[in-house]
Amino acid sequence: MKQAKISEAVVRRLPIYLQVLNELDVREVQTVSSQELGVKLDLNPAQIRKDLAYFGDFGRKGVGYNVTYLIEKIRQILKVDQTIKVALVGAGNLGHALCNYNKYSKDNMQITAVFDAHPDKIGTPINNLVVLPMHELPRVVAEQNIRIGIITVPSHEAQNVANQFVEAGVEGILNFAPAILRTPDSIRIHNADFTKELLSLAYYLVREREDEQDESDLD
Amino acid sequence: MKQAKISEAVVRRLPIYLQVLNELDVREVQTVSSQELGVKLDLNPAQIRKDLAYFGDFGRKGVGYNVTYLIEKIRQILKVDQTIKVALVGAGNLGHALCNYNKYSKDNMQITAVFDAHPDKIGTPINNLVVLPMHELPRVVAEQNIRIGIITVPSHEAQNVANQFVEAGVEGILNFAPAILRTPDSIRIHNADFTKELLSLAYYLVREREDEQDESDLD
DNA sequence: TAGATTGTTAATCGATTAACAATC
DNA sequence: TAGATTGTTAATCGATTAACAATC
Repeated sequence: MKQAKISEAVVRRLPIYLQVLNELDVREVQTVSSQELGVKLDLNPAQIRKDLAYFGDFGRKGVGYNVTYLIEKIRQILKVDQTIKVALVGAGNLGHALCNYNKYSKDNMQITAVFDAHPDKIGTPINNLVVLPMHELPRVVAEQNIRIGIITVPSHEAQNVANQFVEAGVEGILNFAPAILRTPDSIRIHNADFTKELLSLAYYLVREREDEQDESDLD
Repeated sequence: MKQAKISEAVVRRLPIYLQVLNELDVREVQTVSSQELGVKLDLNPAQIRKDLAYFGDFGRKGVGYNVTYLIEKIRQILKVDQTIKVALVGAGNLGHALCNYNKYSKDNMQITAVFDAHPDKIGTPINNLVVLPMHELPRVVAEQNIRIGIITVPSHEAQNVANQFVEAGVEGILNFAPAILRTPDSIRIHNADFTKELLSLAYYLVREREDEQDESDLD
């Protein structure tokens, strides 16, 4: 085990490893090699070994990795061996979708509070929660020890919500709004803006389309 | 303009540039420098200039970039200067959320058909669309010239839906299910799995937690 | 003109991959 | 033992950043 600084690329692969390992675990596979993982994930086996080796010696030479052990270790690394509480602001369709997703997830991340600014939303039920007004946010975050905030409000409200999350003391924010949030450096922000995902996907479209009229870029 | 191969990292930044440029455009800003964009996006100005230069000479030395012109150019690069039609499978909460989002978007990407496998969903309205049965998918994709498929079904159904999209002739898939999809290399897949986003976010949580049982209030 | 800023080449930095000794 | 596979170092590859001539 060494404690070099871990690059973001490495961290982003850990959940993918976890996903495949969980699938193997369901199928009661005991052991897996970096070779096999590489095939499944379309990654270089050396990269997988190196990624894991940043955090410890999890494998056995000549054998491979014990599936349940590696799951346990990666969960520890990602801190999801403990329960991590999450608050969500924005009780629209997307907010509902995430709460539902959460209900079925076996990860130890739980949305334990939902907020909305609009009076007609407040008090309505989402699963076993009730939508709370924004002014309750600081108290609930503190009392419940909530560490992550999810933003599912329209983009013009996103910065305001982010400010309130920061003020309330969350450590990380998952932002679904297509807005660039300004927060202190100590706050980790991950953007999950599907419109950007869709735009970059469009770049890779290849089939010729016949609805291009003007092809006049001569040089 | 050169035609080197463009790395994925570059393509992923283009939608971010577009977003900031759109904001500037709304505020009727005429011109912007790579320096200014860099500050807004927390990116190195040289990187921004280099990214844009892959596609053409869009700027003016000593002046900067014309905002509306650059928007136009990036939209061309991303192919969203034309309308790109999208089909969605999975009329749950998430599917609804995406359709709504779409309604307000000013990008030329339109969800023009929604499908679901479950009889009780079929025929229900989403905005100005009606949920169609899966067996209509090949016909509708062909007739409407649909190029992108969005998957918002539970993960155990995701591969099956992906197969049907591929069969129907879409060129790209945006997958929201936490599943690893196998498709021909010619099909571009982007994953928008927020559970992975949340897990990698958890890695960066830093504040010490006291949820080890016996933590008497020392110091 | 003087100041500003691009486009691009060269330098640096970091991430991926290959190779292999260690060892199960 | 022989075969397999890890953990890790060294080699390669690619992406980011610095620097600067061109020029508005």
